[in-house]
Amino acid sequence: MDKTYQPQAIEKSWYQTWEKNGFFKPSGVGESYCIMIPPPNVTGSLHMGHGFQESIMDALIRYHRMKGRNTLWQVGTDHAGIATQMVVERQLDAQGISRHDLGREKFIEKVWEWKAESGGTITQQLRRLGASPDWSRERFTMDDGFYKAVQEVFIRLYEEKLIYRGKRLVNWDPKLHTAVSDLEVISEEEDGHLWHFRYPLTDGSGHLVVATTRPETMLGDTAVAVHPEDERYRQLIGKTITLPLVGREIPIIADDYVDREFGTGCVKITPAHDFNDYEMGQRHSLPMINIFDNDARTNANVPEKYRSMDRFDARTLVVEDLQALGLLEKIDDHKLKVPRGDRTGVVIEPYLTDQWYVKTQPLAEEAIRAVEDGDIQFVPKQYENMYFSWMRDIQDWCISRQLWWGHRIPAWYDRQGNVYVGRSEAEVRQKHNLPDDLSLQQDDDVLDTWFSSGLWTFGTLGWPEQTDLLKTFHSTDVLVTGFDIIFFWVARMIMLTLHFRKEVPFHTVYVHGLVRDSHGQKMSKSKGNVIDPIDLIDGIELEDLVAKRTAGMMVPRMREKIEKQTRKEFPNGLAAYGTDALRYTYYSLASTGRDIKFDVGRIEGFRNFCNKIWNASRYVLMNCEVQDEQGNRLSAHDCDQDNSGGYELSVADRWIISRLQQVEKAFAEGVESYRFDLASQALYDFIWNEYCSWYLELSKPVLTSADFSAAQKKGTRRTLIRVLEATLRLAHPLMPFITEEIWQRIKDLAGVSTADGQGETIMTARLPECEPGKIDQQAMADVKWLQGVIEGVRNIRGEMNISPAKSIPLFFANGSANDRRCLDDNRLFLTRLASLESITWLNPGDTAPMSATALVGDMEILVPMAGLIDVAAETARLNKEIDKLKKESARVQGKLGNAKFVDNAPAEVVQKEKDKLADMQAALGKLEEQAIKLATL
RNA sequence: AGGACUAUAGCUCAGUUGGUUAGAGCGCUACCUUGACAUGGUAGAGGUCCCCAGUUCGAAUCUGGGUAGUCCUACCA
Repeated sequence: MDKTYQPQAIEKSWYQTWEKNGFFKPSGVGESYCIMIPPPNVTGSLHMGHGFQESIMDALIRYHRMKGRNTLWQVGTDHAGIATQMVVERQLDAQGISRHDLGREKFIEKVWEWKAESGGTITQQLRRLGASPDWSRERFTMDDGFYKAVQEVFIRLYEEKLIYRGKRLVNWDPKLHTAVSDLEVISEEEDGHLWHFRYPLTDGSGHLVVATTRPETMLGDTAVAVHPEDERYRQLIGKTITLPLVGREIPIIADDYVDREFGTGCVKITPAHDFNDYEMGQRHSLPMINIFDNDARTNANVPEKYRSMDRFDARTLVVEDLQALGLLEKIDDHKLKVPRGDRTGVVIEPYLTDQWYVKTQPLAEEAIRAVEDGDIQFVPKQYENMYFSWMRDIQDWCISRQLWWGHRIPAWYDRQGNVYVGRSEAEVRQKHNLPDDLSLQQDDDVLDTWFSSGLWTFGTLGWPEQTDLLKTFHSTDVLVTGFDIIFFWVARMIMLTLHFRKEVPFHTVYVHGLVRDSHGQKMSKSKGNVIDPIDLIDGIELEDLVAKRTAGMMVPRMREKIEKQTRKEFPNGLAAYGTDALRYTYYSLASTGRDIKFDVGRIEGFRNFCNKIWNASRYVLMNCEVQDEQGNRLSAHDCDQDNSGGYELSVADRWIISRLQQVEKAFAEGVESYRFDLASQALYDFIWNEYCSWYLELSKPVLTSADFSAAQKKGTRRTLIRVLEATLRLAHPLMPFITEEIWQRIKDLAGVSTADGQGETIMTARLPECEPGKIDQQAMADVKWLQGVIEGVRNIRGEMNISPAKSIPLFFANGSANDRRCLDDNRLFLTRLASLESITWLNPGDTAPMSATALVGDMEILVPMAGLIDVAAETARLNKEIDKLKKESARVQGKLGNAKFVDNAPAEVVQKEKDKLADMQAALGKLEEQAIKLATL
């Protein structure tokens, strides 16, 4: 084995081996376990959020696979209507072609071409993470099979009157020329103005002042509203205004929606271009005058002078003209929320169009109940509130999009505008007895991408066919997702699946946090703080990283800022940490919080952890094999690989086996409660601070000393290799590559059976589980004693600056029979680990040399000072210890002196405090006595 | 405006049903190339558990009220 861990040397080849051998497929035996991947956008590439999410899913999948479950991780990508269409349009744009030049069919061909060439980026990157989904079942939401499911759902919902078509105000993206859902609109506060206009009364008796943030919409005003009880305007209700610039006579109406306090208390009403005005328009049967076209340019419904203008140019002109007429009262600065499309960034226009809707109310009721009844559980639980609050106030869902790329709506129209819904034109004709010469035209629109991804859990398994897969794996076990798409996706999946399958899509929704940079900032291209997970795996030079982060940055000032910040934060670029280290970092951060700050400092620690495992394994192999100088195996020592027995286990062996059982339990608890931070922490502690720091050191005396028998050596070799082997299996779900690599090298020595294809890969080996019978309390107590003595000696050494190379004599005083037994049992371990020159047991009455002292329970351990220790230094060390004990014992004494505590607290708590005090006072006495002795020197 | 979440060591975070001498990793200090590992070892320093009040014998933990931050939902033209 190499002296250091080299991830790049092992990762790719193991992955290929696993995939080639079909290890990712369901085994076909055992209880099913299934996770559906949230299908990543086909245009996407892997970011830190994906990395985190996929790592968690893979850990769950590998864990349950190793527990013997029939495990399916369903993988696939989403066709992402808007995003994909934009990518391909941009490419065409570069050649000076628009999609309209090509026409719909040719354009869709181009999209498929693009998908074939570039659509696999993210799935290749997923492989680099070590993800183990069943690639043979990979699906795409635009597959024919999936389309069948989408069509079926649309038709059935239509027939059940849960889908309808209507003319409504929608969020219109004038750049994309499509409706978008509320969720795709981001409203953020921006600086704007509040314009105050005078609207003259038709009867010439004066004017009203209205305030608006969007002056251009006045061209579509059909009323002015005031509050019914507003004394200032009461007498005007029912009168009319002559709309300036337009000349239209519009009524002054009363509606208690109007806030008397805001602005002037008069509101201009534009029902066709504002959601609130729309509702008011309906209440008062106002005309709706649409003043824009699809580009949000003014149309023929406005006076000649203002036609065919961009909405913002129209705004300027309207304001100018009103001012010229003396109707502009004032302009105030005003902060307002501006709705922008999350893809395009352009201002979204409320716009009247014909769209298809899903009536969500009835679906939502079922979906709420499923969570209320606990059929679906959110982890952490508080996300259920978020889910309920949205569900209980749900709006009908606009599912049509004016795009070309997507599932085309299965509806046909005749010349009269009658609608026929069906699987095909032929089916529609047959069903409705339509004559052949009646011309029919299919709806041009496609469905919202989330409509199809809402069917993901059952659509991928073959529905509407009743497949075996569906029977076996649906409902799935857990959905792993970010809280940002609970509404977009999770809620819709629950609604649609309950309706069509009469069962939940998944039993648990594990909601994880969102990955941010080390300062808690969202990672985004525009901020230039993105870290590519692949760069953490492979490493990247500083110059390449800078180039990558500033690519496409148009504003030079931003470019400079990002470059500077990148050079400062990563002066040496990023090292190649490897997949396992990256994954472990993710797990360690996966607690219940909502934000996950990713600090590159942490991944380095886990790379070191991998190296630790690597080198511990190297040590184990060196001791279980006879090796040549290159470390190749010449022959094997007897490690009981043939299960012949005849070995003896030391205290250390029994201790590490006990601790292994306990960590297996802690790990399982962590994983099963989705606390990967706790699971990974337990494993890390065990491997580094127990197996490596103590057990390997304790094995050295046994293996290198002639004082131990062959049976004892065999016992220790057996334990070394078998505990390592079990630990690798335990760690495999978190760090798949390094565990497989090492496991393959040690499995035969650990006696892993190779019968029945077992032992082919660690992936399908059994996860080790806690066997309480193997926990040996005596061994645990004895090792604790041993550690106490060794740490006492090391403390003296460390603080007294005694070279570790120097062997020192050690005396034991005031020891009990148990101390004596422990010493006798562990003399060799002690001598070696504390590098002792001699050990002397003092009986009562024996005189001890002048020494530095440490306490292990009631027993004192003494390191003679002669020639080693400075009196002043030892006095200082003792005093520090004495101070600490004094403070603490005073505190406990106070507590015990409090009658209320003694009377009210449970007896065992009081007793515990009493014992604590007694121990501390005994220790204090000894240390003080020692201090006095030193002082008299 | 309503709601949620967060606040613990210089930094990133754990802390289970109230009883711990409040922990880990990174960073820091000193010493150490000892035979698995310097991507290492040993020892050490470092905390008013955001603030105030309350419940309790006892609060990092429970309750109320603040403060700060993050986010969601709904918004006033």
